[in-house]
Amino acid sequence: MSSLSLKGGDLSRLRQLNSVSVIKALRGAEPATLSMLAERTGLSRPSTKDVVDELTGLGWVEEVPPAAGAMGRPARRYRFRADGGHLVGVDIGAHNIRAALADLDGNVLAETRRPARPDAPLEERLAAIKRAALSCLDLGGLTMSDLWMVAVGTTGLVTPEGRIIMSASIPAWKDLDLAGLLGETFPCRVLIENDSRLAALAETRRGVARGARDVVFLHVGRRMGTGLILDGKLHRGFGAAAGEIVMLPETGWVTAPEDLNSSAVVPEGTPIEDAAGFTLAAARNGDATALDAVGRFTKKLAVGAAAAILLLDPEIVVLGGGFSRSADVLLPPLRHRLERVCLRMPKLRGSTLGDECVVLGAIDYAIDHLDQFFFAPDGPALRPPVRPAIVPERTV
Amino acid sequence: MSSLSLKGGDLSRLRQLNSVSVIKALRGAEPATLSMLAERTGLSRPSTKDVVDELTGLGWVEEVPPAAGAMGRPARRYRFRADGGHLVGVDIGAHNIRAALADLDGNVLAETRRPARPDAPLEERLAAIKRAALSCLDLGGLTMSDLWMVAVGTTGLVTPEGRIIMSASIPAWKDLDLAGLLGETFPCRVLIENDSRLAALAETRRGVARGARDVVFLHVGRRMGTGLILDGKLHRGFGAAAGEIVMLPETGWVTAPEDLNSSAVVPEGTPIEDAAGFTLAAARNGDATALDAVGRFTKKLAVGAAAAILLLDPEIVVLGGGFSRSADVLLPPLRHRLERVCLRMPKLRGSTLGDECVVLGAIDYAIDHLDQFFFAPDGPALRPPVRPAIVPERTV
DNA sequence: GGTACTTATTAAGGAGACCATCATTAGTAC
DNA sequence: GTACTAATGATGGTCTCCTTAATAAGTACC
Repeated sequence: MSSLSLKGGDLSRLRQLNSVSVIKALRGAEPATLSMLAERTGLSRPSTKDVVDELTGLGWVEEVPPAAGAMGRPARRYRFRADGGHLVGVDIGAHNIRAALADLDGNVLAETRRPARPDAPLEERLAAIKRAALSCLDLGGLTMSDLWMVAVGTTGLVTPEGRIIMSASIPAWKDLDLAGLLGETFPCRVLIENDSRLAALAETRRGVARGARDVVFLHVGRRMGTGLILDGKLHRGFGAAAGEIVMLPETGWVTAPEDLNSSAVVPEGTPIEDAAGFTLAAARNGDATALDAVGRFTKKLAVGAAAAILLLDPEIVVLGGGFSRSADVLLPPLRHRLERVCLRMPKLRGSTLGDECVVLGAIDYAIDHLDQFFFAPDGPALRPPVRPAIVPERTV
Repeated sequence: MSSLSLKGGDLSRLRQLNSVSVIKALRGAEPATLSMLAERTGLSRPSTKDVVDELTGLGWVEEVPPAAGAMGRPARRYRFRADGGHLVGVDIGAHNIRAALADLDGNVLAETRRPARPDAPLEERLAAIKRAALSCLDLGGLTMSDLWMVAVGTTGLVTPEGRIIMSASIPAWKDLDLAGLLGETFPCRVLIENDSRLAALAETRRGVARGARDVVFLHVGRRMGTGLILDGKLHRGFGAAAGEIVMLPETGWVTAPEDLNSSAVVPEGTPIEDAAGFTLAAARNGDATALDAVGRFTKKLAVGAAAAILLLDPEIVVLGGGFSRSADVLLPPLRHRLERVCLRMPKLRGSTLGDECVVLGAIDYAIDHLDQFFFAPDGPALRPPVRPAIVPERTV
């Protein structure tokens, strides 16, 4: 009951409720007729028409040509104007900067990826972020001023206000007001979140964990991490430090990637980013040394995973991150270990979104915030679709 | 956005919304005047009057004599009729059965406690539960038919439907439809929940963690367990198996109580239930052997606690259970260990509700369910206050 | 004891949002 | 060209809320 508003309301509140209801019935679906909307929302046809007309006037909804070939008088059809606003999701990794442009339904319109040097100075990295976003906008035929929101996923500890405390893999990320700095670059709200959490969100909204209420996302790669979705929402924790089970010495997660990166099957001189691939490939082919390395790795992985599963009893655990390209190699031994410990074994799956996970999660995160701003049923009256002003963050 | 209803509504929905708003403004507070209610709910005075009159007619609200001594015409005052319904919370432990009678605001009206034998046969235990509830009702001058709901907290794994899979400390608790069996005893809905989770709820609603959104409750006693409150709600997990970090071998929680129960300072022949008390008391006085035992115990405790804190980043961690009577002894070494591992140290407190924790949590849990039934803003129309029929559980 | 002041109550008028109903319209089927 | 189908558009009614103004019931003070 805690999140329910205490305030009552008048007729306009009811209209707002019904407007939101109509928008929800339209979003991410085929164009709908008034009869369909009336049925979905539970409103009468005349009222539905009223609401749709108002939303059309505001610019949220648009009429499309009627569908032909049916009996009776052709029904007018309406759709949500997902192209009414645009947002950019950014994944700032140590070695890559990815960005994607999306509409209000989260459809990706353009995408870019450019390499980065982990030890690049701050200015260079910030400039690269800006370039990545700009080239996305360019590909989509848009400009900065069309942007409604930018969401950034990056490694490290991020405060609720968008400050970065520190990051293990990006030296320049250290006690940094990233939201503030990017706020000078972009003429809109900038959100910062931990990348593993965003990946978890993407898998829950559009990946292998779609529809699940409680999800544990395990990031396995050159660094380890977790992201939690609890009750369908991204869980940040009181100080936005949730998911850092990697710091628990008993898991051995800090050094776990070494098991795969420096096994005997990795050829001398292999760059670190390709090392684990050799081990995993060899293990897939039955190489004993590689299988041993995989065994040691999954043993450690299982400790942290079991801690999360036993504590939270999620519906599904998703394996993501760089190593998850070899989920077929990692999942069986991991499952085997978990089954010995877990009271109730959750579903266990490899990520289906792969490298784009964080960017997609950033987009989904931004959309959640926009929805909060525009469509929260207990929020202010429904606004016309104009770029939200840069206002203090609402408590989510 | 997942829990928001898609359905729109008509005028009656608005009235329902405002009725709920008024009830929330009245509950658990001093009697209020119309002007106060109007301000709290944001409604106009005439509308507030309308709503209050309707609620009075339904029986949810009652007028009380006006307060004297103020300027101007005395205002009529109204209060929520918390005594309109009653519920019972039960704590079924291995050695004790506690029960408490409460009104709809959660005020405890009567309380009983009677010993039980851990190995008592099922029939005997069920009869003891019934007797406990009956004597509570008797003390409050009520009968079974006044009961609206019974909530039971007990050890072990409880399914969402109220089946008990198994319990380590009560042999008779094994693959048992406890909700069904008690449903034959009580003429109302019976809820079953894990006791650690209910204790966590009580601490969050009325204990040391009041108002916190994310809470980790550590049950330390002859058995170990945890209860989680996430986003203000009791977290059960997909299969209601959340909080079972005790099963993680790396924590050593299964045998941890032994450290305190069988230290050298415990006199020969001490009954097991008193053993740890000797160790803790000796440690408080500086005894080296006892301090060593406490050190070993808190080392294990810290592993599971750190796992929960690192994963969830709670606002506060509450130490409860039998051993928490000596929280002053346990907290300093626990804090010391946690500070070395945790990225952000949460508040760390001993339980303030003590032995009544589970019973109070059961009451709070029952009230949550009743609120869901009567006052959910997206639920059915506001009903008059009559004992809820026994219906299939609504998804929470 | 009477008057001024303060605060609540009650009543009346008006606006907004919903619903049900029915005549009308624009297609397809034959 | 006629029958059928299904959506549209218009009308009137009800409900809930709001604003405003007149009335009522106390306290404070002379």
